[in-house]
Amino acid sequence: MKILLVEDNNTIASQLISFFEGLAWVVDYAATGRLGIKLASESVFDVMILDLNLPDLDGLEVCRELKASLDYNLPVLMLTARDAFEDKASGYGEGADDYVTKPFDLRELRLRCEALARRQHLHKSAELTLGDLTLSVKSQEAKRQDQPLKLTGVGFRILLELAQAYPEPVTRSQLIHRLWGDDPPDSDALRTHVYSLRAALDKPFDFAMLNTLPNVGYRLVCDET
Amino acid sequence: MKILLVEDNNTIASQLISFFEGLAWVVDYAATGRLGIKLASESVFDVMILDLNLPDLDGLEVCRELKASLDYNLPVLMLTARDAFEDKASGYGEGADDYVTKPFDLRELRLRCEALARRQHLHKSAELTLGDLTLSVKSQEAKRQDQPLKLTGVGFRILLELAQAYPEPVTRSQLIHRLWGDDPPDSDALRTHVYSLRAALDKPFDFAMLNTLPNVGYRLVCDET
DNA sequence: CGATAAGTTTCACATGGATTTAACCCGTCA
DNA sequence: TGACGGGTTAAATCCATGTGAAACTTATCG
Repeated sequence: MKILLVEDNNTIASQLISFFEGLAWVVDYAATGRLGIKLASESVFDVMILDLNLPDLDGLEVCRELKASLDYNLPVLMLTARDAFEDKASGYGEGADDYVTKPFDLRELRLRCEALARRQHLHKSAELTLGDLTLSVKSQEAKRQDQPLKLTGVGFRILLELAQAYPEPVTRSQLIHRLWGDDPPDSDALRTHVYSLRAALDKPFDFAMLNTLPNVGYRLVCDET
Repeated sequence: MKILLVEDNNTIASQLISFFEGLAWVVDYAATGRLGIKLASESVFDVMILDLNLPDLDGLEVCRELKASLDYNLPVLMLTARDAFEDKASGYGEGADDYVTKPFDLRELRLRCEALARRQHLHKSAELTLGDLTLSVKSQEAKRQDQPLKLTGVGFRILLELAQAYPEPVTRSQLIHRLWGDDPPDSDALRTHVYSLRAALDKPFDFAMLNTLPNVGYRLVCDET
């Protein structure tokens, strides 16, 4: 994961940098908007974290400029101390892809970055990989250890949701909402679907990727630990 | 896939070369325009990746020269650091087939190369081949294992769409849209057409090229696996 | 023109797998 | 002990897709 951080406040910046480096992410850092733009156009990042208040250029201007000049799509996560709603609105208007207000939770920031990067990757390759599992969104096919998994439509979608959320868990209710929208089945069909998903995904292999978090939901894991 | 890379910046060149070789593509490399022209006329490439800024000849000149002298059509993907729009325009004017500005995303570059190569194959011969299947766009004829297939108009067009998308699947709705535009038949005529296409394409042979992807659409496959 | 044939669309039906329902089970925890 | 969460299983239902025939349209030709 490669991040471009544009933030003038030194305290916040170093806090973020050490956090991300703890995750083994690569961080490039700019204290001004101009430098941020320069760095962004010199190399390819997964996500840019952009402070709204910068000494030289406004975050929105940076955003606008990049969306116009960059040839690839760089997801922008806007950071702001102001919490006025109009800021949020205008941020989205200029092409920020997500939004976090200070003070923020580092774990949340991480999740949002991962979500942005993942969405980006999806868009590009329509394929995602977790350990020995590969999902092809286009063809709705899944393989584990190069063996095709025989999944049903719902089974595939559950797996996809979990994979997109990885490594975070997904609650049952989230899952149900993503799968069926506003009118889910009367019975608890999810349980049955998870059961048969497991039969296809985990039964034939020596370690189970699909974990249950009691009272929460489900989670995918890659490695045995 | 065989690529001709013409790029004077050594860092970028080696980065590209190792990326392409990772894809098992064959890459020939020239650091100057003259050498590029020489290599291009000595062998047949699927795509040329051409830097706009070169020490001796301008990328545009290389492009012009090749389009004039080469006896086959070599798709050119122009690479440039400048992002002025007029450059883009003149690049197209001189016969660049696609355009990418630095910094670029390697995955995107790959996709564009593949798109160019595929289009090329189609265009060049007005004929395309997948395994033992041959489609002649001009005459609307298809052969498999050298035996002419007796296809109807719609049947041929379905097959063509699938062949052009190969190896990606095509969704039902895409297919319907490509075949009938905005006013498709009321009934699900596609099903019937696919059925009779199969009768002609797969019934007489020992393996089925036309696959159904449940909940998605159809896909052509070449090899039995 | 009318007749024939070929291509296209519509419809009705078959079928196998996907989805949902419901019932039962076993732990855990209060 | 009884409620709850969640795995397991079978049965009932639904739906996507395949199949084939019949109706309709369009082109061709004497």
